[in-house]
This record gives sequence, C-alpha cells and structure tokens, in this order.
Amino acid sequence: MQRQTRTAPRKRPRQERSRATVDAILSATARVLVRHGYDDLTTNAVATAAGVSIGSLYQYFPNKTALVAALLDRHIEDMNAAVLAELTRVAQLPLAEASRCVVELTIRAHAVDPELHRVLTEQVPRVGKLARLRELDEICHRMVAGLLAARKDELAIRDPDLAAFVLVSTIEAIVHRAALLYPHRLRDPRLIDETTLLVTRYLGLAAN
Amino acid sequence: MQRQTRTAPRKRPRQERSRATVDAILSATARVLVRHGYDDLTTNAVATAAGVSIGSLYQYFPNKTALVAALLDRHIEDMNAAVLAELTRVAQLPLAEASRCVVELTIRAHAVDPELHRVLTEQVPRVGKLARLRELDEICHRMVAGLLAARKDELAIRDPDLAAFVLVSTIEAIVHRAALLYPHRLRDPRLIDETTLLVTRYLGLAAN
DNA sequence: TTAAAATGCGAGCGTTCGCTCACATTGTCT
DNA sequence: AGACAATGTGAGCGAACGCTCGCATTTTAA
Repeated sequence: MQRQTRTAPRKRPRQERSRATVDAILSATARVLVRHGYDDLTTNAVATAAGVSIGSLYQYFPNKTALVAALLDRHIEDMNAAVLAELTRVAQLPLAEASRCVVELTIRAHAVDPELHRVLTEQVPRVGKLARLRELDEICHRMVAGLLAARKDELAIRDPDLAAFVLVSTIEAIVHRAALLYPHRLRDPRLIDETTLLVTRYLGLAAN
Repeated sequence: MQRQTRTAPRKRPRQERSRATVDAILSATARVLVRHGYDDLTTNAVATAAGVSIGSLYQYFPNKTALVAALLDRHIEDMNAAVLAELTRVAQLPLAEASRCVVELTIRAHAVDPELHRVLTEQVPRVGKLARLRELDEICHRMVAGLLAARKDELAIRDPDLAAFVLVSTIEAIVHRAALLYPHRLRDPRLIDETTLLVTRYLGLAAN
C-alpha cells in the first residue's frame, strides 16, 4: 500500500510570530502545488517561496506529506463546514427548492480556488486522507437520507438510503466533472437547471 | 505544471523473446503499482518483479513515467473498446432497455481488475494522459448525444448535448464512486435498478 | 559458419531532495 | 538585567533511485 507517513503536525505555534510562519508555509505550499504539482514540490522550494528557512519548516511539519496533508485538511474543513451548514438550513425548504439550492451550493463550493481544489483532489490518496474524506461523505449521505426519509410520502422513492447515495454521487459528480474538464459549464445557468431537473424528476417532484 | 516527460516507448520489440519481456514488464508494473502505489514504485523493483534486468527495462521504456503511461494506455484502450462497441450495439434498442444496458455495461467495465483501475485512476493526471482520457470521454458524450437527438421526440429533454453531459457524468460517477468507496454496492442489483430509474425518469421514459 | 543485429545483463554513477543539527535571534517572565 | 523558552537559520549529510554503459548472450540471415 501507500507509504503511510505520520502526518500529524510536529509542534504547535505559540507566539504570533510563529503562527504567521506556519500560515506563510501553508500558502506557499498551495502556490507551489498549483504551479509545479506534487511531484515537483520540494520542501526547500516551499520554504523559499514562504520566505522562511527550511529549518523553520521542519519545526512545524515532520515531513513533506504532512505539509500537504495540513493544507488538505484546512481545505476540506473549510469546504465542508460551508456545505453542512447550508444543508441543514435547506432542509426546511420545499423539496423542489431545496434541490436547486443544493446544486447551486455544490457549484459554489467548487468555484473557490478551483485550481487548488483540483490538485488537492488528485493528491488525496497519496496523502492518506481518503478516510477523512469518506467520513465527510458519509455525513452528507446520511443528512440527505434523513431529509428524504422525513418526506418519503411526497416522493417517488422506495429506499431513501439508496436514493441518497444516487443523489449525492450524481450532484457531486456532475459539478466535479464540469469543474475539471469543462470549467465554462460551471458558469452556465443551464447546467444548474438541468441538474436540478434530473434531481426533481428522479424524486418525482417535477412539474413538467 | 507537471514534469511532462516524454512517455513514448523507446524501441519496439521485434522478436518474440522481447515481446514477452515487454509484457512481463507491464504486468509487473501493474502488480507493483497495486501493491506499493506509484510513489513506492521504482524501476528497479519493476525489473526485479518482472524477472528482467533493469537494463532491459530501459531498452523499451525511456523512464518511469513511460512505464505507467504504457500500462494506462493499454487499460484505457481495452476498457473503451468494449464500451464503444457495446454503445453502438445498444443504440438499436428501445430507450428504456438501452438505459439499463448502459448502466450494466458501465458496471461491468469497472469490475475488471478494479484494484488496478483504482490505482490508475488516481495516477492518471500525473502521467499526462488526461488528454487521451478526455478524448474518449468526448466520444462517449457525442455518441450519447447523437442517440438522444435521434429520438428527441420520445424524450422529455430540450438540449440533447446538455442531457448527454448530465447522463454520462451521472452514470460514470455513480459506478465509479461505488467501485471506489462502496465496492459491495457494485454487486447489489438494486443499484442497477435505481440508476436506471434515475436515467429513465430524467428522460421522461418511466412507466411508474 | 559466421557476421551482424537484437536482446539481455547489472554494477554503479550522478543527482536530487528530504531532513538534521549546531548555532543565532527574538520574545517572555521576574 | 538576566535567564530561559520560543523561534529562526541554512550548510550540508545521507539515502534513495532513475538511468547509463560496456559487455555477454541469443537470434537472424546469408
């Protein structure tokens, strides 16, 4: 399997000075990652780009993997906090409306620094964060399943769990694929319409 | 950007002996890749696993990247030949039936050496084969769009192109996600049913 | 049979890069 | 002011690994 290096941070910054250092290192990591890719990302390059010595870098990150893992963690948590909060809020709305909101939400989430998102997505398995990602996936999945189960009688579905799997996969995938392969489609409102249509027709909510 | 090494093979094997060598090298690459991941795949390890000297390996592959690229090429072409052929055949069937066939087909395609498929999927962008992948994607996309356009009057869709994008993304994604995260679902016939339902309801073909 | 081409071999060269360590500087506390 | 902790520095060590090259063996063809 993958070389599963320990990715926990080495030491937590106490003073303001060092917190700035850690921040500089992380943003430098992001820049180098986007410009050069993971393979050509060297710890020395990151240190230089951050305007920090290589020694300082190793005060806070035990190895190269931990560096990217930390960045990924931050990215995942940021992204997910937004999504989960919104998902909860949306649960109150009529289902047709909720569907559209979720689609829009997913698109918005992918539109924040898509380049970084792409690189990070590609590196997830190498950095050993698949588990965490799967965990969050599971949470989304269950929230949607709950939402569907609560309104089962308005819907044309039998198994809310299975339906949730299908829906979460679908929405995430359409947006993800659009973001990676056809970024212009993300700006196309018709993509939102069409994806929403897919969802509502599947759920048996469609007016037309 | 990525270190875009030349990935073209160095020399084509002429005799039977060398063809066997190249084959051994490629299957060894697959084995090592699955067992150790790309990062821990070394050319020396591949050579050893193939029962071939490192010198011989470099007779046919200019570098490590080319090795993985060749394997990936083979995998992509194999997978896609099957899919495209079947897609053509299915185009004759009634749409409801065709939908189910395509879903089943996609699942079958992912069930062939899923471990290798997973590793390769994760490694694709780093080997510079994204372009080829996108090309094949485009072909699928256009075939489906053509199929939808031809029977537009039976369907509840406006833009066959957009609908094709949505459908191809959807089916691929559900299967892909199931294969990577929840392999047991691939054996669950209800997944096929449910995905087919998603497709047919979206297209306005559903009986129920 | 024999020359040339194709193929196979593997010790080890050269480079890259992750990472340490001994020391310097800055901040905190009393 | 002095002492101790926190933080910052960067030359360079060591190991890993991609890849070459000179030579051995096998196959082809005349």
